[in-house]
Amino acid sequence: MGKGAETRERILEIAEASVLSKGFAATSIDEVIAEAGITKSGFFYHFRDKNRLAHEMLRRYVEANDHLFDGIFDRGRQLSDDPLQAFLISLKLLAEIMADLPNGHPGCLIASICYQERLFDREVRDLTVRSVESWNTRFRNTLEEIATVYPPREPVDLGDIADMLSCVVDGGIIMSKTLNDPHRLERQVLAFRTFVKLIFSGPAIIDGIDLERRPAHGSDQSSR
Amino acid sequence: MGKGAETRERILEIAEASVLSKGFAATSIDEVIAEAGITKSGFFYHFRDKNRLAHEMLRRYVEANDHLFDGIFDRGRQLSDDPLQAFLISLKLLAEIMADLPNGHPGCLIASICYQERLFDREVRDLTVRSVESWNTRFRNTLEEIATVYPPREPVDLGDIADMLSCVVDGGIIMSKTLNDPHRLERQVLAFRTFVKLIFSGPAIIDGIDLERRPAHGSDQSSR
DNA sequence: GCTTTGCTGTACCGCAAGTACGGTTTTGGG
DNA sequence: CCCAAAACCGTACTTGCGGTACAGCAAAGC
Repeated sequence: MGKGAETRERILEIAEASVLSKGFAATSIDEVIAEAGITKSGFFYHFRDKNRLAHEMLRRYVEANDHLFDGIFDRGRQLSDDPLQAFLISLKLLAEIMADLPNGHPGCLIASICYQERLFDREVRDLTVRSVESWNTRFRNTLEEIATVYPPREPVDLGDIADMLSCVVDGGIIMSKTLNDPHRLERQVLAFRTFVKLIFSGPAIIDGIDLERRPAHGSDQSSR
Repeated sequence: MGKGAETRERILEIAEASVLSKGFAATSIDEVIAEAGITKSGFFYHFRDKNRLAHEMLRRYVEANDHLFDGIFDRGRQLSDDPLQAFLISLKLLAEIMADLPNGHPGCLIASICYQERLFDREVRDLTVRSVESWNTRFRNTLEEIATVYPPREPVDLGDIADMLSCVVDGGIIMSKTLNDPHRLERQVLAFRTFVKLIFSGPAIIDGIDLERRPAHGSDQSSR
């Protein structure tokens, strides 16, 4: 990483922390450059305006989040061949990560931007839309894979359940931040996990048999 | 309502719409007073600064929301004596109201403030905390009443489930706004409703009897 | 050795929040 | 009807921030 890229990265890091704690509008450039140890000219050399800063910040944030999710869900697949078990494990890992963040979750940039959308241009908004949609389809695919093995107990739209994870996380972050209680977010992820468990692994009521539910085409721990 | 109070109300209404669509910081006083047809002096006669405006806006918002919830949950109790059925009915009503909002939900002031908290003083933040907590305990009480009649299928913390409603609504609003799809919010509320149904009204597995779950101390539609 | 990259420094513009304060109209009670 | 609040209007000014313009300078790399 060259010297320029290093400075850029430092600016982005400082700006992100500031935006998540006080919002985009309240994040002054003067403040950021003071912390970064550069001048205003230096800032505008890297970002042509504040909107461009937002764009780069968002790109960075989405990328980091994608990485995080990749890691969590890969780990889940590693620990169990069963898609439902894998997903439940991943959700637990996600909850743990959320709980481990020292002073509560820093917040969701998407949500932050959502409530100040008019401040941003088309490009930034398009990026938020794309990333949210990619997370939704990711979760949806996982749920559909589960559903082929464990038919849902209740007629549910898997797309809605997939959306729900993002919603619960976003809402959980807001509640955690508002009430200043970092555990709220963790517990919300775990509550969603209970929901998934109830949908897919509740005892079958059909014909009154199969009380302890098992996969349709029996793979338990070994085969694939 | 005197003339002064009328003007105040008009200012608050205009400001709220603006804040929810572009955020608090991007809402300029000049803009608000132009739309309200008053001058700057007039504005500062009613609100000593922007923070005071936020405070009054929030008070208004919380009050309106409390009224809304009162209406919805009272109606649920009117339509069924059974606490679970009443809650499920109320959730459906809530979903319908969310869907009926013309151009998508205007947004949640609490969430909007959450992501710009440093802009506000202690008083404003305390008000957000109090209102969120009051909604949580309200839902929690309802759920606990249900649980005395329908013991939950899975060991769940009712406080977490109560929190979840607010989380799902907040998250749903964000997703609806981001993706510009008003139906997302409605479907999230209905998904939460499915969760509640699964927790409390799944078939009893104890002893393999009582497949179609019924209240513990049989009140169905009549007595109270 | 010369260009490109990565900045610094200074000076300036425009907009919005907020202050100050004097003047004016409107309104309701005695 | 009068008079004192209440509910504004008008003007002028200060401060802070986003953003522009432009000149210069030091180090890195070919």
